Amino acid sequence: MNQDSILRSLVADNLVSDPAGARGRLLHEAAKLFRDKGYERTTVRDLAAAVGIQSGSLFHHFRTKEEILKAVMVETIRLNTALMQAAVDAANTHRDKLQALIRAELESINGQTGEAMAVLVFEWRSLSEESQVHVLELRDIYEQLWLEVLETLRQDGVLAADPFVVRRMLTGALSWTVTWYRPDGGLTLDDLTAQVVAMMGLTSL
Amino acid sequence: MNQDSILRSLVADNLVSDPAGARGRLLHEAAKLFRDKGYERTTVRDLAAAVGIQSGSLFHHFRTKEEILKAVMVETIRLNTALMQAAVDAANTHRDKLQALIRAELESINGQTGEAMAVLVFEWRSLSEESQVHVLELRDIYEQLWLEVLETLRQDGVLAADPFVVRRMLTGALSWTVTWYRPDGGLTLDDLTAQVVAMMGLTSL
DNA sequence: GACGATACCAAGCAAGCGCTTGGTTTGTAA
DNA sequence: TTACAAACCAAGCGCTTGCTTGGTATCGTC
Repeated sequence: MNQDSILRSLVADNLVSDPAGARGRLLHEAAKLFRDKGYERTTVRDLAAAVGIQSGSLFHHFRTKEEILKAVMVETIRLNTALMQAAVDAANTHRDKLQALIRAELESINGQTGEAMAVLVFEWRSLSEESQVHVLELRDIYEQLWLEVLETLRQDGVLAADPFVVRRMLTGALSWTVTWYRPDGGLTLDDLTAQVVAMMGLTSL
Repeated sequence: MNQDSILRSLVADNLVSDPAGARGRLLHEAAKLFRDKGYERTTVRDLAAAVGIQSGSLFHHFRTKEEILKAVMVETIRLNTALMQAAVDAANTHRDKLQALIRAELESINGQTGEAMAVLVFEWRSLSEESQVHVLELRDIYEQLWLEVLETLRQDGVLAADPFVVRRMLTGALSWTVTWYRPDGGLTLDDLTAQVVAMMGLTSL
């Protein structure tokens, strides 16, 4: 399963909007605007203009502005959970599984879904509490993937720290790359992955 | 120099507002509101109500709402730079200096200045570009402290990764603790510091 | 080629926003 | 006591916001 086929399968199951369709294009533009200007500073007029319609027409597709934010987050988590799962399955050793997870998360943050991932991190508070609960349930599945791999490394005696703490630290560290990492800066995502592994003292395994 | 005397010295030099004064109290309440609701969702009426005055009276102390956000950020950086400097100076070995920095940053994020630090991380985009430039200059001083210590560890052969990358990863990891760490959760800041050091494979030194 | 759903437009409403204004109270010092 | 500035209030202006409304294209289907 490569990335494209994973995406197509999710689209087929109606779990993620077709990026080529009207809804998918809007969500993509919304993610960009939300990341660049923030959710609150982005007006429905901005969103409408980005896809070339009138602001009122947005409400034919979404009932509220917040529903757009939620859709961006939900679809992003669904896609990335599937990508992570595939990355873990494809790796063999425990250490390689962790490296695959790190690499996959760096890619989701700094690649195609980067805008949406940034929104997930920085616009969290703009979601209503009810929506937060719903999105959190999805995120738990995602987190479980990480914890299982980290736990095995802990049992192998390779990881000295608590898996829960490590996962949260890695969440922060990897998310934060969105604020400084630029692919054209002479550092590839593979380099970056290697740096993280090195930082954790796992290079010589 | 303990924390209190550092604060007092900055207040005396007019670099930080007296927390007991009108301006200092407003900035503290503003930081809380900005963290809890976000800058955009916080109205000048909210800010005024938090200190018990009318919304229009705010503009006797600050020319614009953004000036309040900037003041929160500037004063927080000034205070924390001084605290970090003191923490580094007080430690002896290179490894202890790093541990002192980690501990100090965790404290600034999860202690007294926590609200303001969260604002610095999550409300950055709400600052005008001109203000961002000004605040960035202050932050560079702060960052230099870290880089010097990390560089020494690198030269000692203790740190395998690039100091610049490590600092940025640590920025993210430590900042992110504000979203999940709770002092009453059975994990002290000392524990947390130890976990970070362990995660970096620096325990046995 | 009539029909119904889907997608959209043009216009604007009600509410909330940052900020201004003109005037009053409070604190300080001669 | 007087004088003056700093601190604050009460009211509201002008603008932007999310969203609604009533109507018009567009398109697949029988």
